[in-house]
Amino acid sequence: MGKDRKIDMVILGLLSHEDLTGYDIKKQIDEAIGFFWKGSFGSIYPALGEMEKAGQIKKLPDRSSGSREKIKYRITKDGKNALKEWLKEEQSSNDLKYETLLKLYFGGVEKPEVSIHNIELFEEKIKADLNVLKWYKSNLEKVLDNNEHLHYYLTVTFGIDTYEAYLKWCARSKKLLKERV
Amino acid sequence: MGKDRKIDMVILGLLSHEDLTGYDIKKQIDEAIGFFWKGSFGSIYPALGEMEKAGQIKKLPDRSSGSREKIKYRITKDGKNALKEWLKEEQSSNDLKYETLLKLYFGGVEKPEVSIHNIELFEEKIKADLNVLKWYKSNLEKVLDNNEHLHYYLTVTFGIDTYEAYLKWCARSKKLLKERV
DNA sequence: ATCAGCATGTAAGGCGTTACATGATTCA
DNA sequence: TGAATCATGTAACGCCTTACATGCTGAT
Repeated sequence: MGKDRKIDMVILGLLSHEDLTGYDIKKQIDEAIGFFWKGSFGSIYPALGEMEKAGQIKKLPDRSSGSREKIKYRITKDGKNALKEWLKEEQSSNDLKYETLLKLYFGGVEKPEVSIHNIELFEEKIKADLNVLKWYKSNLEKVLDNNEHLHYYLTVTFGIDTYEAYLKWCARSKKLLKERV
Repeated sequence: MGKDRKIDMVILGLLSHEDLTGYDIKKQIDEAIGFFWKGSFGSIYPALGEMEKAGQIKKLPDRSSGSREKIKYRITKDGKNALKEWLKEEQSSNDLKYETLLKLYFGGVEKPEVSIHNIELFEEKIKADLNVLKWYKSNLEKVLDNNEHLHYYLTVTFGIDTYEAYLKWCARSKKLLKERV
């Protein structure tokens, strides 16, 4: 029941590293944690408003002389405490919604070619994303002495390890299905 | 925009195999596809009502002589077509929301012990679930000649392969973090 | 007798997406 | 000059979860 909104923690987490605008936050979600988390403007901007009211973040004065408004936010002490409390909560919900697996699970009602094709679509997407993750990894390896970067590195290697497991599984699954064609 | 409800496809998929009550459907979601999909009564029962109106499923007469109502549903031809159409759609959304990874990504604001503990909690859960999946796998291996069971088997091996990759990653990540303690 | 599990459903409300609305800036 | 990107925000709406309400059945 309520006030369990994870987008708040994403925002606090990103702001704990540097001051950002709503637009920046959206970009960082897509780029840095996009392979295991999503967020849209329609959830970010309202959250920023409420969190400012709650005192977890504050607006920084806009110095960009008369030009277009551009609102940078900074995390407050309250915000940092909320972030740390959340990190220490034992409960974590790890929800996957794998439509590809759903289609595979029910794929028996169609010809094996349909399932093979669905696996191939999945495989292509994973291969592309894996390349991006490997590029992130090689950049992060240069700065591993930094504690923050070590944490980024660990999430990236999680992605790489699981994606590589996916690809091996794809190859074996396609082989098994092709025997039925 | 709208009519994109995946719970409908889950229901159609399960009913394509056998007639089921809403309660049965809930159980099968939890047991058979629980590691990559979720569903609650609050989404299942309303969906059943709407899908019956739409003609994708139909109620079977309740033969249980005067006792408590128990509504079994059977998929119709329309329902089977909708299921097959969905299987052939190229677009699939594979969304993960890994709160554990989120906590790890932002874990740099706390002591490494906090991240290590979070990884250990994740690890324990995965180990328990992995045992269940292995048990499913050994059962399915006996009946792989059946086309439906092959598809179930493939999703189960997906779970096993990724969970084993998770565990390897957990071990390596804990080691790296312990060097910082 | 009592408790867990079977069984169906509704209500309130949170969360989040998509689409819309608006306009500035930058670069080719 | 036109397109892409930067930038903020609102509105409508869909989806889903949690909690509630109700009662039967079977095992201990």
